[in-house]
Amino acid sequence: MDLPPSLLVSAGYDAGSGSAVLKFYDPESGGILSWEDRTGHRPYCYSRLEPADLSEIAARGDVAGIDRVGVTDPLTGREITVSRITGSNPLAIGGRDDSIRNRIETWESDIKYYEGYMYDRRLVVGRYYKSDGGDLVPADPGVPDEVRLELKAMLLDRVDGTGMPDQKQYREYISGWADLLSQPIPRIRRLAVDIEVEATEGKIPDPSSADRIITAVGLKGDGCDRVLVLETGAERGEDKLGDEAKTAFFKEEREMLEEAFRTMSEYPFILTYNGDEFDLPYMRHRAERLGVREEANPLRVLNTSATVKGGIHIDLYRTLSNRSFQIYAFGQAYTDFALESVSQALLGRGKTDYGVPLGELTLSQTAKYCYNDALLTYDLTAFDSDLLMDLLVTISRIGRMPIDDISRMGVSQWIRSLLYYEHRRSGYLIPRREELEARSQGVKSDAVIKDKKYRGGLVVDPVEGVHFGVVVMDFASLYPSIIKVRNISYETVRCPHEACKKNAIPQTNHWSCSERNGMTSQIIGSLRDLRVNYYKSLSRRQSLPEQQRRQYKTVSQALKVILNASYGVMGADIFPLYFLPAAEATTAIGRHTILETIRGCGEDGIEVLYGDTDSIFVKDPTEEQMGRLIERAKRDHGVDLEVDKRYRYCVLSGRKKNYFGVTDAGKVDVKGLTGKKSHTPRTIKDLFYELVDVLASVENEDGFRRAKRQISERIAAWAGRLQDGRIPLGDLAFNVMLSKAPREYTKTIPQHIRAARMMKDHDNLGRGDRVSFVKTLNKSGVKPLSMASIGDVDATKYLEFAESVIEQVISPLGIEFDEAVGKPKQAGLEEYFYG
DNA sequence: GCGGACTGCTTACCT
DNA sequence: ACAGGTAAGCAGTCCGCG
Repeated sequence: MDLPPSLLVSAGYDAGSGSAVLKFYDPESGGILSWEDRTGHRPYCYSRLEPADLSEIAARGDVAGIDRVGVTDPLTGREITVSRITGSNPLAIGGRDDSIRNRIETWESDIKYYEGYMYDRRLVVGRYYKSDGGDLVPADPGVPDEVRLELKAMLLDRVDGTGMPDQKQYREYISGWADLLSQPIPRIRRLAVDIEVEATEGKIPDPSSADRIITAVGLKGDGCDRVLVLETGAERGEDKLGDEAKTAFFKEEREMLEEAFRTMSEYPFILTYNGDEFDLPYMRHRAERLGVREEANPLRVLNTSATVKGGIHIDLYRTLSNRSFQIYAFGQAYTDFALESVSQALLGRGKTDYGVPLGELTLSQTAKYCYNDALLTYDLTAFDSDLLMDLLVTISRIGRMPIDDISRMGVSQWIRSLLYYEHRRSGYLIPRREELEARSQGVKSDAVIKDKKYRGGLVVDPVEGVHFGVVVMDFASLYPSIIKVRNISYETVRCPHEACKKNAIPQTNHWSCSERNGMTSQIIGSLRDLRVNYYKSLSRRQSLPEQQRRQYKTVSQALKVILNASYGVMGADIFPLYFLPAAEATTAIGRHTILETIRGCGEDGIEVLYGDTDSIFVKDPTEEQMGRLIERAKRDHGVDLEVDKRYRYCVLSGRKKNYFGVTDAGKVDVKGLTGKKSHTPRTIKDLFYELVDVLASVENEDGFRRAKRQISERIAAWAGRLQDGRIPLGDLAFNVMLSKAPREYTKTIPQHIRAARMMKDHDNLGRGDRVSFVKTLNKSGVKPLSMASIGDVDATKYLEFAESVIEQVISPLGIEFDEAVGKPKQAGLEEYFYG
């Protein structure tokens, strides 16, 4: 079979043919091409038993053979001989009660077959391959020569393998990654799908029974703007749908679905918002119910996902609920994962609102609403020049994992895949959990917080008050730097070499190896170096074409996501290579590094106002002082200390993780203050930000005098509106997220749960939903927003809450809330500036 | 029987 | 289902108080 140069995007196992199947995306045709393995590769796992002790296993019908093979045991670094048990199908290894891994002690039996297949053949998702009838051959288009040479020179110049016993090996990692991550990313053709289902009183339609009519299917794709609508009888879109999409009316629901399936089959990538749980299973089961033939139904519903035959389904709800995307790729722009919140935050627009329940929409309103949802879904992957699609491709490349798996799984799975690939490539036997546990013996737990396993970052007590000319300095990727410089990995921390015990990790009883490069250390270290020294600056280099710069920026963002997660997984017990000493060593060195840096400040006469984990806030330092500090950090700890930002002034509230600062450019950073929190009622947030804006315009100390007056006036005006009942009820609601269903709260009943339980349909509420409630004068003190009226409001409670929110910003300035609402009390500003 | 001190639960944030 | 550190509000409990 011929394969034009195509991008490897996904993989699976075909039980019919009994082989791995790869999925390639052909950028030319914009289609998916399937490629079935013909090398005869089979699933396998390892055992430490001799073949003589495996006769029972060898006799199984689903075992194809047992060989003796040599591998390296990473825990000791020694070559060992083990038995490789080859199965005739993946279920022989694992997945059934009588699978081999449930019979004897095995190694590497938790790898999905198609993953192991790709690792063994060194096939990397996101690379290009082709075939002229024979086997697959790499077909990376590569980067232009002149760019490549320039990059290489820069690379070799700026990489430093401090801490790596084997420098040459480390450099190979760097150039390997640079080559992979600089390959062009093709534009990916795709279609977003959304359905509307006839309303059911107070509950969500059930996709497994699919007993309600599908009223509309919205389709937004490259070259497709359509909405398919079922004519329900009486009315037909009397008001026109508008120009943005073509409406097609259907008399038969079944024909409408078949038309939707035809369109979906033309696209390589299908996008949905919660399509795993709702849209695709609903469509599949509804079609079955209406008698659509199996061959005409391209949808497949699996345990935890749904797919489209011959294509790849990405459920953006799952992708965007991944905390790594939420926090590191999109900077916490959204705090809950409903399509409305996410699209408001990322696109600046949301769902269509007709102000009536969905069930009361006219036909054409339903159509518009439905198309708009599909459009939002599509645009979530299109905004910022396809940022999300490109991130998915890039993270697939790094994790060596199918794009659809990347879009559904958490970082621990990504990093697991990345490390497993590396083990196979290096001939390392992947250790079992018990082996790592045995090596962790002797860990002393000195966590600060009970229920935590070990101690984390250091937070410096802030100097309360207003500070002018504050410079915030931070260490670039502190934990990944430490992992690299101190050679931190499960096989290098507490290594078996007596001589290495001299490499003690401060504040712990651990040490790290100076004989071998740690695998995690090399991977994380090289990715860190590439981000900090390479992609970050390339993305800003004006001499490169726009398209190139943009990709480098995406790569930099993807690396940030991976790097931020890399340390955390070592301390997460769901991670298969979980190793507490490595996590503990990393934070211990982090605390040591920041403490030493603060000590350096003291010796050089620099005042440190605050610091958290990897940052220090310093008071008006000279360039020379900063230079010395930076040099010292590099020399003593091998880490890069940088100037992060400069605050014209900064207000430290006296509490850790609670401050605000105004940058030289006049931008305001608010950190941790209650006024910023998502559950705070709208009206109090508005007041808070109003006051922050007043403060942001302050240029000097005299400005504070004027600001103080304005602040007092605004607080008084707000309090007046509250007392007169002129604040709309909705703006008074607290919005608190549930971490579980209301009935599951048993230890205590918090206010939001008490309110939730008053609602008729609270059974529909669950994890991730928000409860809106108002503080009221009735006995329980709360009412759900939907059941409260303006007369119920407990104004005193709101005044108290507002006071505590506002006090966090104004009290460091010497302003009192009470004073503003009418109770006079004098406080001079001077003492805060010169106190 | 009541209020203050205290602990624990819960949520939302920071790095 | 990546980590630990911190703030805040409230729920619930204990203890003292002639």
